[in-house]
Amino acid sequence: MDKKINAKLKENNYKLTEQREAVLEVMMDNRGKHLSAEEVLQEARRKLPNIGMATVYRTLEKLASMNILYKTMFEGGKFRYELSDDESHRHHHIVCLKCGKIYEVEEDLLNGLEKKLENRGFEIVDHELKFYGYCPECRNSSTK
Amino acid sequence: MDKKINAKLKENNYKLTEQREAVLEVMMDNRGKHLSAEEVLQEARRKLPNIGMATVYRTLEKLASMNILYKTMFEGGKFRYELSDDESHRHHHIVCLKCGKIYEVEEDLLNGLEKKLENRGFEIVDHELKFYGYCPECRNSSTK
DNA sequence: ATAATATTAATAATCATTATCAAAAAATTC
DNA sequence: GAATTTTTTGATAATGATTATTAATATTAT
Ligand SMILES: [Mn+2]
Ligand SMILES: [Mn+2]
Ligand SMILES: [Zn+2]
Ligand SMILES: [Zn+2]
Repeated sequence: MDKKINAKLKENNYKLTEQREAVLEVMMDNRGKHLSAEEVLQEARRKLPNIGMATVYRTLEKLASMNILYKTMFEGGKFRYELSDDESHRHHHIVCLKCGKIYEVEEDLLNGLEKKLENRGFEIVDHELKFYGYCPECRNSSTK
Repeated sequence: MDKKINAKLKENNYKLTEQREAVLEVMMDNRGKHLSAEEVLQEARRKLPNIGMATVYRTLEKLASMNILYKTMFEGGKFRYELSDDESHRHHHIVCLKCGKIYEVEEDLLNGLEKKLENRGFEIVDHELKFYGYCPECRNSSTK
């Protein structure tokens, strides 16, 4: 169990039941991947065969609200979750229009734009950016 | 009926039935707003009381695929549609976390970031950016 | 006009997510 | 530590936006 995560759980006095621990472990075992609730359920059942889907949804929701997870809507109208290692700033995504793979973009060029918006009187607390295109592998292959 | 739109419809030899015309008119009457399919249906029924919801969905989908409309997923897992006046580049949104209003951001600072990604071997064809925060009116009011 | 094609409206199906609720587990009180 | 309150869970039902199906209607080609 990661130190930071543990601290956050305590800070929100979040009781670590075996179900919640299973979900957290699944997310930690899949660092860098973007899992749907269904996928999390399947993996969690390998550790805890009787865990229910409502519990998985509840737990993911709670962990996301503590910023331990990122919750992002991708194509297909389905949320996906990932461990948020760097809590300070949300990262971005490139979605390949051919293979569907999701790549990370760590660069952040949005600070300038956020400042402009604050000059207009807004207070920006979060943002979400997605690029759509072709990944290096798919770019050259015959059929787009 | 707008000139550009008419041209696009012809170019895709899209037959303008009265249902499709009703949907288009609703979108043109609501320039600048972001309507859900349900809202479009309601407005369209004021012009054409028997239009069906499946037809509205089909028409919105078709118009979006011709880039006459933008289709964007907002909070609540619901798509919203708006007339796309400037076809060249997608604009962005600020969603107020209190009142839910959607504001437009015309600035585009993403070209630099897209170039970086192209240096990595990606081919970027689209992007989508949303900011979340508080609008000027809500920023100062008592309860956030 | 006849036949082929396209479009429509009503309705059923889908599917991710949320709500409900009674049982089980954990924490508190006495 | 037993009784009681609170929290959490799992099964299942409900929701709600979107999509698929289908038979009727309108349009176009022959
Ligand atoms: Mn990611
Ligand atoms: Mn807009
Ligand atoms: Zn790819
Ligand atoms: Zn506001």
